[in-house]
Amino acid sequence: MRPSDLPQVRALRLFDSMEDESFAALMQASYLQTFPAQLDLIHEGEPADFLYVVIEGCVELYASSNGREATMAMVHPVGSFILAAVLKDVAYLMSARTCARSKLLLIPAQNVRDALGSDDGFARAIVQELAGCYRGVVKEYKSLKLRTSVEQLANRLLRYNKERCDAHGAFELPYDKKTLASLLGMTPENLSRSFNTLKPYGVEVNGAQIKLTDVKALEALAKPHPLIDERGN
Amino acid sequence: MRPSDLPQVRALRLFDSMEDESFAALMQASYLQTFPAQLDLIHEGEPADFLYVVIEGCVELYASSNGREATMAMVHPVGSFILAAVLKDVAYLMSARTCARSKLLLIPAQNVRDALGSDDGFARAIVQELAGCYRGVVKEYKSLKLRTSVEQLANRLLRYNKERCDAHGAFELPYDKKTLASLLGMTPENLSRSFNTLKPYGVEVNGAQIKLTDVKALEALAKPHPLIDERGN
DNA sequence: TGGCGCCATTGATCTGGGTCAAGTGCGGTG
DNA sequence: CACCGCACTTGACCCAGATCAATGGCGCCA
Repeated sequence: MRPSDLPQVRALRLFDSMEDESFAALMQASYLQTFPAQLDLIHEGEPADFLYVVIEGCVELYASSNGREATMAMVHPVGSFILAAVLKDVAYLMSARTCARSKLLLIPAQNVRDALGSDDGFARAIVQELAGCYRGVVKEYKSLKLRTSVEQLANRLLRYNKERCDAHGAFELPYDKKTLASLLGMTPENLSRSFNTLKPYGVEVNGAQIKLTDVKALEALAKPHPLIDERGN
Repeated sequence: MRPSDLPQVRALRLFDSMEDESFAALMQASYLQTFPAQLDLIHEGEPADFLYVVIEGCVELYASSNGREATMAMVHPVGSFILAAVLKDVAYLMSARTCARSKLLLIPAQNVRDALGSDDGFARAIVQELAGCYRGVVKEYKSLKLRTSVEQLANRLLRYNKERCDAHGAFELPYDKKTLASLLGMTPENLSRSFNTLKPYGVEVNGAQIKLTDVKALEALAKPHPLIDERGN
């Protein structure tokens, strides 16, 4: 574990109120590994051996059933994934693969559970993290149930615009369109069409580069709502 | 609070490892209320003032956006709802209404948070409960993303059959078909049609009474999978 | 008992999105 | 540079499910 990565991990809400000794012990037991792109890290149904933290790169969580596959979430630095399975010591519900060359911290599940039992600050942070994860997936579930594909895309673009807009008023899509389509629960063909549908609402597309030239019109179509679109609470 | 309801509540995994004094204090601060059917208990967006426990009856959690509404979950005795919002002291993401005359225990949110901070057994139980809630909604999200409406209904019927099958090999739907349709993310018309689609697979429908006469054939269509269909872990 | 409201079913029609296929562009490799 | 593979776009066609409308059944109420 490179010492320069430690502050980044320590600053995660999950770990920031942990006792120094607990945190040091947990990091001592952990592994920092670099993985190439398109590598399967875990498979749904397997027992949860590690809690994963993305230090660099990007990880796709996906699910498969009956010959079908869907992207469930994307994890960026310095996010963690698969916490619930680790805490309950049960099987993963989703598989994970890197979508770029990635550096990941692997924390043995048993050590996480031990620390939960011995460090109150950690336990409280875990409660807040789990509650946040729960609310995050409820929001995604709401979006899928209550919105059309075009509406979902419009809201996603508004969020990216808010988070990533550069000096030219444009932003770059955080991952390829095929993955974005799967994340939104549609086919790549339909994503392409949805972008075209949004053209009259000021959405200019140049590959992965997007520029929103009429945010007001797009918002009128998208109808963003904090109870679905806000992240982090 | 009627003393006869206490053991039921105490036996909930959320409370069963709580210190006696903590539990008594929490119950002392709580209210037991009876509500008629079709009564709105909370509205999404409101601050979380209480943790709710269903003692008798049934509660529907639903979400609204942009003129659309969808059932998100149904809560039976002795289940709780809205735990994450209580713990994070943030707004509810879903509204709730009774779908039958219901007796509910209302536990003030601040008291729950206080108990979380002072009772380790409770904190640990909350972690397990939240992790379970998270995994439950991930499974619902997976089902919606990966299955057709007919497949969802087939799996739902198989689950009810397993849970509720009586001596005649039949079971009663746990709520009206309109609600079931909304829970499965379809219209009542389409639910009706889906039942007809399942007829050749041995699904006999008489109002709310259902009989599965060829479970094997239905399973071949439904393709149940524990990572989506199992509840409780 | 009659009237009303609501749920559920059924039919006709529509539509958002999927499937299939072909074409284009781009990056990587030898 | 040529070739290949893959992502993405576009068009044609299909279809699962929604919408709209009508009907029947049931429970409730005066």
